[in-house]
Amino acid sequence: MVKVRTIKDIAELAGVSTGTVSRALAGSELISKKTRARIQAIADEHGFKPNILARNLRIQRTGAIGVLIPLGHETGQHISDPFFITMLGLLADALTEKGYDLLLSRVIPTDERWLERFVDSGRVDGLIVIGQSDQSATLDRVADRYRPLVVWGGHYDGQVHCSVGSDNRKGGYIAAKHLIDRGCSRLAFFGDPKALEIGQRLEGCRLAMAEAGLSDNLSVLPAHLVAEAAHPDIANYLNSGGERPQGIVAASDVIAMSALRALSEFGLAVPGDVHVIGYDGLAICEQTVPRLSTVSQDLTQGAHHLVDMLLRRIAGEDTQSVVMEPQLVVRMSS
Amino acid sequence: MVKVRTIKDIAELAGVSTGTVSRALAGSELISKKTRARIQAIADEHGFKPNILARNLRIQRTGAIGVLIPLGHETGQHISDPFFITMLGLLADALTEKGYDLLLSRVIPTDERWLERFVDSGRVDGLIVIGQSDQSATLDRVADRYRPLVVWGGHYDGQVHCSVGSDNRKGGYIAAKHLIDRGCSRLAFFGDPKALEIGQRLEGCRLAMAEAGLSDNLSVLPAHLVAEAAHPDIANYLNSGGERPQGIVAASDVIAMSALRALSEFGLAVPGDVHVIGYDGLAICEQTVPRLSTVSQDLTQGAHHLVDMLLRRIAGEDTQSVVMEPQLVVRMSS
DNA sequence: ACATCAATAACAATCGATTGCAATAAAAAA
DNA sequence: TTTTTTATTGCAATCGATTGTTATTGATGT
Repeated sequence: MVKVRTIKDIAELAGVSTGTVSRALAGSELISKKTRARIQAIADEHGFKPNILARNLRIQRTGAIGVLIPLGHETGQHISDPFFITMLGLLADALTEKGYDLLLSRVIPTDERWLERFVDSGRVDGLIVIGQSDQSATLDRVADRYRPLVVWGGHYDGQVHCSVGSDNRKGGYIAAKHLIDRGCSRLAFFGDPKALEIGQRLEGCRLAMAEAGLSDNLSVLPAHLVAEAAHPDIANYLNSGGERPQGIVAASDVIAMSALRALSEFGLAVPGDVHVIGYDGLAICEQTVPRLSTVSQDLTQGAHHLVDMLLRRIAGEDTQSVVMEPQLVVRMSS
Repeated sequence: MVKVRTIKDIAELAGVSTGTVSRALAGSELISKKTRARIQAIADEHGFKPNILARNLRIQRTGAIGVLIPLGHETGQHISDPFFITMLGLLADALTEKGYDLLLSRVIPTDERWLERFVDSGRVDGLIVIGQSDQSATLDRVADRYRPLVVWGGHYDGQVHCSVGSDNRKGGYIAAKHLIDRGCSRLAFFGDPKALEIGQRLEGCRLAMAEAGLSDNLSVLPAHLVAEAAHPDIANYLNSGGERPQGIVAASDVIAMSALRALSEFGLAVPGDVHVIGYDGLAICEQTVPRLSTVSQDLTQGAHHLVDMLLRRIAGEDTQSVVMEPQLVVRMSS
């Protein structure tokens, strides 16, 4: 059996022109049903796959969506962070469903033009950026001229780029309120507010504390996002001898896990001595000891929103940012 | 400023032919240093990026490596599994370093031809498959005709495909031996031996038990790989009323985490009542309470091996499978 | 001043598929 | 039977870059 690689091969076998083959395989009405069936049969028989590169060159699309993870405010942060990974998996599923490939790229914004470089490379039809990190300005600048770009993260007034995320202020508020309701009057917030989303969560906390007349009782520890790095931060904090908080609002589930461990090593019971609540609602919360309370974001829905809006932007539509409702999930740690 | 998209635009600006531009930007010696510099300057000035699609079509390469995750023996398994994610991140780094993109695809082998379909799609220059699952036969069949394919996973006699992984038998042996040394005489193995690697780990356990004259004291619970699914398996097992094991060898760190939690809920102390050891050496082991002992595989090195060997296979070289040494990491759970 | 040779750059084919337009054949209308 | 219409298919340009071959230029030698 001759190996059939191109439509030209098929054309010869069928005794027609390449154009006809192309149309036939595309199911064009211009080609008679009979010829179409015959060509299709030949293609099937030889397991023919059209060359995607050539197709894309002609069509002027790549069929791939880039997923970028900017590691701005935290260069040590690893792509293996459970949150990224969860989101990545969901995006992979959603994109595959829509017939797009997922091009993964980890980016450390060393200079101002990291996003431009990717946008202009022409390797993808659109871009999903996971997390604004501290790069909101860059995102806004690029979004101004490059349409097919959506971002997972927070939303702020005057934001140019299109984002999908949960209401971080409300989430932070809910978390703090919950701990206050549990009787905590001194809280600590673990997380670095330089990142947009985390800053917003902190604002929410502050608001809840203020409402309870406890404004002065909130301390902030700008812990690292990565578990390995967060742990010593937290251990130091506990050792520092300040007044011990009765509740800890962690900016992410991963940080909360580190806190759980540090507290355990410190001989403090959760939730007996200290209440702990995380943020994100990752699957891993179910596996901690004790099981972690958290403010949950619906990442599945978020991923679908991201993909849906990106495709609409690719199609030329305009889209508004989406802010989803965060949800309190109470488990054993609070 | 006219927008410059193609080498043709640049050619006009420089007053030369497209061929000259192409060679100049490639740094060819065929073009005089002066012209080269002039063209390069123009390209820089306009931030010109050559069209990768066209380039690849001509060069006959795609510049992308596919990473496949077959979810064979466990359809519910999610791509967000910490092990996959860790490996994925490491691969992304290693591939980026070598100038390749990473095309992610999650695959549920519904039929026999899942791998063929991807191979023949021509979207990638090579393929890395993470985990053999129960698809060794498929992998062998395809590896026979498709060279640029490497697999993370176990190695067995007569294996056709090229794999990178740790010595699972030895790893299982080490784990069981460690618990036996700790004084356990009844062990349980948590994990489904249908997956190649897990089966090998179980074999290692059996060997260690046999050497200690405890062959009859090993029970096997084919727990799910996913944490959410594994937990009820384990809880049921503990409730079943059989003789309680003194030590648990988990086939993965994730399963071990579920075990820790189930044991805690059951009121059993670790390592006081039951010793637990995991497998993989993920970062998350450090964050559990108590910190998890494990058999560690050097995933960073593994990822580099995978990429290195794949590139060599793409270049036409032949490569042998790599079996790395697993390492016992003793923490607080054993 | 003329032939020789090297250096440089232009020309044109090529990668594989898509698609507007022209051409042919068959069917319908006159 | 001749003309018009319609249904199919072929032809060739195109996407943007790469590269083997050919042509031009200038320098060198005699």
